[in-house]
Amino acid sequence: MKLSDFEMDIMQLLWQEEPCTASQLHKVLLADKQKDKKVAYTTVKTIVDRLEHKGAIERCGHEGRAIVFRTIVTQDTLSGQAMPSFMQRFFKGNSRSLIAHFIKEEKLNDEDIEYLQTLLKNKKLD
Amino acid sequence: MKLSDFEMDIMQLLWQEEPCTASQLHKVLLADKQKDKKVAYTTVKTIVDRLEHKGAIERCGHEGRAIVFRTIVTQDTLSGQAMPSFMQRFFKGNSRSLIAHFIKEEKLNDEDIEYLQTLLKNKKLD
DNA sequence: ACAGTACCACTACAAGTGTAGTAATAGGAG
DNA sequence: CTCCTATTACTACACTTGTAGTGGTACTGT
Repeated sequence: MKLSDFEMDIMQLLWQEEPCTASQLHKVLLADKQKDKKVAYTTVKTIVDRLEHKGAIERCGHEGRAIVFRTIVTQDTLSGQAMPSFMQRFFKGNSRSLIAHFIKEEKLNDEDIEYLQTLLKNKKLD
Repeated sequence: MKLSDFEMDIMQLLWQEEPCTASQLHKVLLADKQKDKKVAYTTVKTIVDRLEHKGAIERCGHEGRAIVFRTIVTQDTLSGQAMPSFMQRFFKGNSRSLIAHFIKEEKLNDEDIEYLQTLLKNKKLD
């Protein structure tokens, strides 16, 4: 299943808020500062319709006249599909440089670092 | 600069093969097993044209009648731009779980692991 | 019971993308 | 010098995506 950027954003919200209606999603989107970009309700509804059509979400009830949706696919499923091609495109499948990139670029606190160090240590023992 | 999937694939090839012509890229694409998908030369040329138009690559000479291209933007630049939104979409900005995901899922040899451990250690000292 | 409103289904449309065909022609082979 | 072929520049077209308007109508408050 291939979802567009905006579709992924809506999925992201759904995973956090589900089950919920299109207008609830719309409100969350508007409330979400960080982005001044504001979209119309119908825009959100269109995306929701497309997600339903693609089989990523489904109706699971009503709330007044509004339709309540919930996700069908999991975040893991989708990221598991997206990851390999992303990797391939940006790092030629070179995991090391990908991970290195993140370690260098992303904010990590001491606890994060220790956690990751432990992971690496365990990996080495395999 | 926003590049499409296919455009990224071509960039990937260019980073490895540059400087080179459109038909060289086409040949590499065809030779590349793993994918039975085969595209016409003109398709590749179209993508190359678009990449030039977007300013991702430029002409740097001729080889007979063929135009030789080379990249302008670096892999780091592009991945640096693509990464944040990717992160956001798939890991809600949680760097730690993204890196953890890769450490767990990807193949890494001892040398890779040591390299990453060093990176983490340095990061901690900041 | 009636009016307002929130929501729905449907339609629209420009830009971007994957994919390729066509017409013209510069270079190389003989 | 002439002809063939590899390449080019340009055009095409259907599909996806972001974005939203319209017209109809099921609830809800009075």
